[in-house]
Amino acid sequence: MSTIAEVAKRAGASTGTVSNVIRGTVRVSPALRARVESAIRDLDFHPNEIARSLKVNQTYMLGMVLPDVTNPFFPLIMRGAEDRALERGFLLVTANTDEQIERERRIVSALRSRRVDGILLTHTGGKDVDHIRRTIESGIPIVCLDRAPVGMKIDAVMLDNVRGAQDCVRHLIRSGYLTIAIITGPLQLGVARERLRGYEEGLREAGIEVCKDLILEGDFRENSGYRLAKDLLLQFARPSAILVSNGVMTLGVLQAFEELGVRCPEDVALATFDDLAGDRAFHPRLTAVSQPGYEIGARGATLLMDRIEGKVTKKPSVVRVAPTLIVRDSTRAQLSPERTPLIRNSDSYQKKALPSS
Amino acid sequence: MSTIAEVAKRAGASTGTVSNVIRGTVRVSPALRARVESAIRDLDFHPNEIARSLKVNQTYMLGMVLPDVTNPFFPLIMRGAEDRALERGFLLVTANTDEQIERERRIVSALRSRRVDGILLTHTGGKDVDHIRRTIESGIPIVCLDRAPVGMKIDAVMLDNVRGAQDCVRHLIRSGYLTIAIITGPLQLGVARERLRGYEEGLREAGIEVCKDLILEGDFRENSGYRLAKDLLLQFARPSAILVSNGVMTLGVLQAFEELGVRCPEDVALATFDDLAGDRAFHPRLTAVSQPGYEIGARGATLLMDRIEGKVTKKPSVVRVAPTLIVRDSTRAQLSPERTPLIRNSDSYQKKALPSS
DNA sequence: TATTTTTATGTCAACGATTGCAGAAGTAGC
DNA sequence: GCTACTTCTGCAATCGTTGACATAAAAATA
Repeated sequence: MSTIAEVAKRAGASTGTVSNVIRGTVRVSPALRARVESAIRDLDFHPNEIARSLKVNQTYMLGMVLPDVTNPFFPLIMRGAEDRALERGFLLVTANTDEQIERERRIVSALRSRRVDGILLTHTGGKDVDHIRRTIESGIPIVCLDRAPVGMKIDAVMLDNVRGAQDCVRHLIRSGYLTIAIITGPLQLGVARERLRGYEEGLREAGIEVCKDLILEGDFRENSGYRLAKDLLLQFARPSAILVSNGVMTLGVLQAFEELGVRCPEDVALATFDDLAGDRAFHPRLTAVSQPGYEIGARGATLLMDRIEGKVTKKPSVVRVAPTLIVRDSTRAQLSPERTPLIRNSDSYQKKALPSS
Repeated sequence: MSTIAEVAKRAGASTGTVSNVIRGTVRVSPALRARVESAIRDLDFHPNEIARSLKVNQTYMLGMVLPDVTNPFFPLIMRGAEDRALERGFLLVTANTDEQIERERRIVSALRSRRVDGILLTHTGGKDVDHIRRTIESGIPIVCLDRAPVGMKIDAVMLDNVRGAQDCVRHLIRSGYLTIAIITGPLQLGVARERLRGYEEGLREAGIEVCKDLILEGDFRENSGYRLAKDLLLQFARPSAILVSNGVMTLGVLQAFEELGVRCPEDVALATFDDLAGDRAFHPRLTAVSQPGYEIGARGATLLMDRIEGKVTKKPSVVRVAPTLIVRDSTRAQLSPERTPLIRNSDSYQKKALPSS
């Protein structure tokens, strides 16, 4: 691996001049510049960014900390962030936390040691945010994506979750579904609470009482969707529609539908956050609150780099991006409101009947 | 951001001793070690890996170059690689090429400048592999994943594509499907050619002639699946089964089925490489040649780090991992071999009839 | 032509860690 | 008291760049 000194020797110039040619900051005569450039090509010289980083105290690397890239929502965020980053000469160092706060802490610490210029973080819940605070204090800005730690002034780009859930509930009600259940995410997560709030407000504004038997707390993982959907569908009184708080849980819910022979939307309608499969492949096609993942990543990265470069100096703020409700077959049973089955299919089974709503 | 010198001062020790405590290479008396450790905690000191990298000429970073994380096959590879990397103290720098060789070249160059210790590369086709050769010559090992550049001695971890396609074709034939079409990937890619070869060998060993009208070259993208499936289904003579060379194209194929009202597997059976959705959600459930993405990533990373640490010094070699054929509903029409419709549904339309096979 | 101004290039001390070495200080054995 | 260890300090050199400053050469001005 050649160095600037070797290039300088071969071009008959000084190291300073070579540096000037590379950086393009100081003008160099065309003749010398040409000699230097050809020496660079001949030697296949790649300037050592490590040395440069040490000197100028900037690495042009961004940390990207996600729960799990295997969840199809996150690759979108990654791409959005990466595209913006590459445009501005930054590279992404990525790592997955698997929703474990301890792993998150270790990763953030490793990124600090590597002196990344900033971190895009999808925080794993919990009130343990000391590592975040300290990282920011140490001079490494953090922008949270999709989720933000509660009770902390920090930059974040998030979905307008309340609105997403509320829009969806409105749509369900307008379509004649009045007994609507929700499978939430883990309620220590802000996102999960916001979606629940949107659901509640959607019901309230229609004058429907919120019934806590219809609120089931999941953990955003497939298995909890499966389990809770089974619980729900085996109840004496089935809801007429279910809103699921993320796409991965919905996969579990569909599995439960299948196993119990529940038809969707004829028996129970289904709406979900996240538009995993888009317009295809799922059967039935799912009504979804679509999150603009790419945009979240892109805006987060832009904000972060603007902070790094001092282009943004205002106080931390939360940017909300708008969800899109995509109505598809899973909420399109041909029901007139009158026929809406409040209590249908009294299959025997556990649990008490619902209070009429 | 504090330095080793500040820690030393606060602990009443020398910088060398602090370094020894951090590295753990030289023994330090318990009392001093404790003082140093508490100084580190007090100052929230994170040793500057950049400076260390410069000195020891190793960064503990691995480049991970993929076509597109948004294709659900790649996150699995990423996770496999990352899990192994983190265990051994390496971090991943990831970037997407979007299948553009120029972008791949720029990214590899940026990674070289950053002095990553090695690169995991899913190469975008084309014979332009000079950047790869030169990077390896410069001392940065590369392990190719899933695809390898043709005609080059290089480490690679890949699926046994021939076998995957062949197994699948065998299964189709045994199930009574004798007119089998294939939608291939771009044939300048080795993977695509291998899958095609497996298909051909599967037919040949059953004594079925390979018919080139049944071989359609796609580009591994959704749209080409859609387009080619439409072509195929509008032919005078439909095949009884289609083998699709990757999962993303299959999404397009399903779309085409839907639009044309073609039932699967009753009208045409479908088998695909990649098991995107697993056992759920798709309708019908798809017979798939499943690639162990996680394992490919994990083994690639292990091999790469072994090279970096000099634990492996043998000549470059290609590791083949075994595919798994998962048989599901999309190839389970209740056909007896006799009834197998070779030419069915003579819908008028373009193209000439197939030679009987 | 002499002098000033402008421009192009060379020189060298940092950046923060590692590593090796010379030597100081303390402990232990004889 | 002498020798042999052990543990630590202090110092210097090093990794490859950068960028302020010095200097030389060229151009402009008097």
